[in-house]
Amino acid sequence: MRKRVNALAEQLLETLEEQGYRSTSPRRAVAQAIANQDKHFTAEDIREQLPALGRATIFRSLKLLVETGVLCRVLLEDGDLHYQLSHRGHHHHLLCVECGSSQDLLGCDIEELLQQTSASHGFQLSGHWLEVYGRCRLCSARELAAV
Amino acid sequence: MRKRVNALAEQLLETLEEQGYRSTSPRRAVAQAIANQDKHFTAEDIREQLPALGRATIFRSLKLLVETGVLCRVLLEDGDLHYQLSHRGHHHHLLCVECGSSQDLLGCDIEELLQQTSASHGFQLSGHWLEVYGRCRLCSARELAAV
DNA sequence: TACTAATAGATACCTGGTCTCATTAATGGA
DNA sequence: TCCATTAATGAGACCAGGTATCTATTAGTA
Repeated sequence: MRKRVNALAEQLLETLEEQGYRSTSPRRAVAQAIANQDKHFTAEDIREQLPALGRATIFRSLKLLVETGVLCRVLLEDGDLHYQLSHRGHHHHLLCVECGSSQDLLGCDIEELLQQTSASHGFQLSGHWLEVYGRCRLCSARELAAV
Repeated sequence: MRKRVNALAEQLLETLEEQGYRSTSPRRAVAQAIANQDKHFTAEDIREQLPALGRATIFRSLKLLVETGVLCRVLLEDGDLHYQLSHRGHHHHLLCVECGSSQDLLGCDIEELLQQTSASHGFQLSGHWLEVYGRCRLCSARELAAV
């Protein structure tokens, strides 16, 4: 498991290097901390793990990782924005309102539907943002068991 | 036109009263200011129009109006949240990235599609948030004309 | 190895929003 | 119509998340 995590951190840094950014020890620390997260997180979560790092550095690193597509932002139901590892490309999230876990929503082709509906409003579609909330498999099961 | 605007403001206050909230002069002012907006707005926009009101009062009024369903929040493409008049019930927005106008997205039934896709992920759907970005009819036309 | 641009850290600042608390004002009952 | 009650206001402190600025370091290269 340890190795897996490090491999992921490694990968994040490589992406930065590919884009011409330097591999520094604060960035390595942030990459590692991100790899340790098991669900969406805030800058504060990272900061708690890395109290020695400057606050601005953490925000700068996160911003960079969002820009390079390694991280994405997820919108919680209450309007809070959190960070999360991105599996590249456009995708949506299924966010569990119970445990906070999230999975990528695959095989959902709303693009075409939106395209049609937008067009009928005289609207030229350029993008969209979709988040889906509910209960993950585990939490649904747990709820049933509790009854 | 003047009358229209006041009628709208009137309506906002009535909704508050129906829910047992008092009709106060700061609330009347906020309702009027909201009625004057022609697109989504921030608390700061309202504050500029009503410099005499306390900041907290404005935030409290907006919050109340969101809770009573008169206002809703829209998510801009960059993650900013703005306020906007809500036409009650669940709906989505078509946001023009050019002029900032927004229309309600009618006749888009993604519910069923989401339901199916979620279920196939073992996910028990409870809600979603969708914003659609693009160019409104006017801005599309303007762009064509400019070429 | 020495240079130089990129990066880091400290810290001030900004924005959007909430909390507290003393003061004021809208209601409804006598 | 006046008064008591209770909700609402305003001022200002505070908080969270994020950016800007400036000086000190450090990674990568000549």
